[in-house]
Amino acid sequence: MRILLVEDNQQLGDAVREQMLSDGHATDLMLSLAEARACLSTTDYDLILLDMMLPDGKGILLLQQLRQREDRTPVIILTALDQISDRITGLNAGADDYLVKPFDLAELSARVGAVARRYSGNPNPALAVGDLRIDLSNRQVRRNGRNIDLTPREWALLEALLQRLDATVSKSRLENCLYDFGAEVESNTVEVHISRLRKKIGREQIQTVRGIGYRIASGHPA
Amino acid sequence: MRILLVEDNQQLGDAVREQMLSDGHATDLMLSLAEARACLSTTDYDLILLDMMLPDGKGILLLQQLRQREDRTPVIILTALDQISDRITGLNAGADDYLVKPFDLAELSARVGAVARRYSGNPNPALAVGDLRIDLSNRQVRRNGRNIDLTPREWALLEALLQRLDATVSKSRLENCLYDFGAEVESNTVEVHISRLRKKIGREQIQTVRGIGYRIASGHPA
DNA sequence: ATGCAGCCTTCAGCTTGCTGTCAGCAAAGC
DNA sequence: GCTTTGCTGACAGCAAGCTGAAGGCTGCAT
Repeated sequence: MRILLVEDNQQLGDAVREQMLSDGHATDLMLSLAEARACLSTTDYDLILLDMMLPDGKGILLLQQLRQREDRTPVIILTALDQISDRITGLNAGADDYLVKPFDLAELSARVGAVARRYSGNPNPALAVGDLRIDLSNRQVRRNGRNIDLTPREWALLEALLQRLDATVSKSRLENCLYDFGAEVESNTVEVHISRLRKKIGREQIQTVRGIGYRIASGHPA
Repeated sequence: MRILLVEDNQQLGDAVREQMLSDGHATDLMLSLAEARACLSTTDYDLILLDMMLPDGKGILLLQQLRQREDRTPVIILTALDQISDRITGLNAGADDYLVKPFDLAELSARVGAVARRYSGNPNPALAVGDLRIDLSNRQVRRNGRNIDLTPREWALLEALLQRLDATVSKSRLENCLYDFGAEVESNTVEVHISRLRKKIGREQIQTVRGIGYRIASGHPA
């Protein structure tokens, strides 16, 4: 699991990060909302640990922004004992759980594990390719935290390419995949759709293998 | 199979390496994380045997880094009996199996064989020649962890040479292979393409047999 | 029915990059 | 040193691929 930890108390942050690492989770520690936003714009996380009191604003702002753009990444709120209202508004804003400082690291582990389990059993495991998160069952693609809408043809193409990750898929195969049987196409429809798909998900994601077809690379093939 | 063994206990390392070699696996023994990283950046392995306690850090760091960048190379963890938590975090971090020291070499062989078998079912067996990894079905060549893109002609040449590994393939044969039937060529196209291919995959890979043709040596002569 | 919106195909012009040719240089053999 | 053979950089022609625009189709709402 990849975790984003937003906490301005360096000491606490390090301790939590340590704990998460030893639980086997890759963890990025950020000290402010601004830094956190920067991370979120380039990386997708499986879980966010969010402190409420940060130097440049309340953590809940970040949470609200996430939910507003339909990013459902699980969030666990870290809050001080005397700020009970934060907990309520936090949960209302779409947090998955909260922890009251000071908390036991073991308890944190447990909560994180619980949230992770809640989501790992979910029926839509996100496939990570390049900087894309692809939810095959829900036909959703996310990139840099942003949802991308694909048309049926675009999705069909993407699926066909993903089915044979790291392999080069020939244009004719893609064509067959777009038009089940028969239904001749005489022009460069595949190219056109590839072009549009690229525009949406990022040019680099799909490589052209000249004379053969197209390929999506996982980045680290077997 | 090519195995990376990371183990700082020289004696144990040598013993394991010996065993692996006699099982027919090319095995590189590295004594530290730093060395191991260096190897991984230049070579692709089929399996990694990773000790947990190393002079420059915990082996699990390496494992996490691998998985983080979506490298799914199978990893078997070697850990001491008293470090049970290592085993758990190791498996959580994406290890494929673990062995508790001291272990029986026969058991190691068995585990290695099991992991290898689990992965051998994959549909694209990579052919290893020199320091190249060649995926015949996907038209992919990797070297030092880097993907190399070949044009159709270059691939045709490479394929023709691989088809008769360790044998010298005549220029006229290669020519026929580039231009199926007819299609006269009057210049030194084969030489030109060989030159270009060499530039991409490494000069040493293809040997010139003056007056006859070219050859690719397997590095493991019969 | 009519209008509208979204998706798809077609086409044409443009860009990219593969490939054959050749010329000049390097290496090997004598 | 001379000849033969192979190597490689440069270049131009061309095929493959890219993409914007236009028009058609379908489904939906009015």
